[in-house]
Amino acid sequence: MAYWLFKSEPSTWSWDQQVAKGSAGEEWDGVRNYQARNFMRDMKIGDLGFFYHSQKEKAIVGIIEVCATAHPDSTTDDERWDCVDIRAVKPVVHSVSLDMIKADRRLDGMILVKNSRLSVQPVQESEWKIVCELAGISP
DNA sequence: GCCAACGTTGGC
DNA sequence: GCCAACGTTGGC
Repeated sequence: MAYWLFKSEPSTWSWDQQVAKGSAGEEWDGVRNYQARNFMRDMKIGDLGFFYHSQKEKAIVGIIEVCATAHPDSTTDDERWDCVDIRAVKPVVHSVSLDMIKADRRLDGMILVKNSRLSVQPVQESEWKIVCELAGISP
């Protein structure tokens, strides 16, 4: 079991839209970055992830689960780009803002802090637990 | 709205 | 294979 973080501009694809897709989930398409793609290729069914709203909100707002492993991205014919499908598991009780993450010394190593531009990124198990604690949910 | 950081592209 | 130019992302 691995943990991940998926970042999206809410104006493009929001948590509410993700929830509306229900248990069938939706493909996480549109990624055109090799690092992010490679992480998606590493994902397995049942892996969990944080759903992060970038831009104005800058906060983790929900938990998602990988429900299909990497397959070709349907939004392009370019065969370089793969993506996984994810489905909403549950919302957080308290959203965890970027400020909160930055303020917590234990989370200094998070990629979200160190490389803000990477849209799909791995999360350490220790980081997962701490963020869940801040979010008011059980890991 | 600006700009820094980063990734990609293409000419050499 | 290097590197300058360019485009995109996302925090501020």
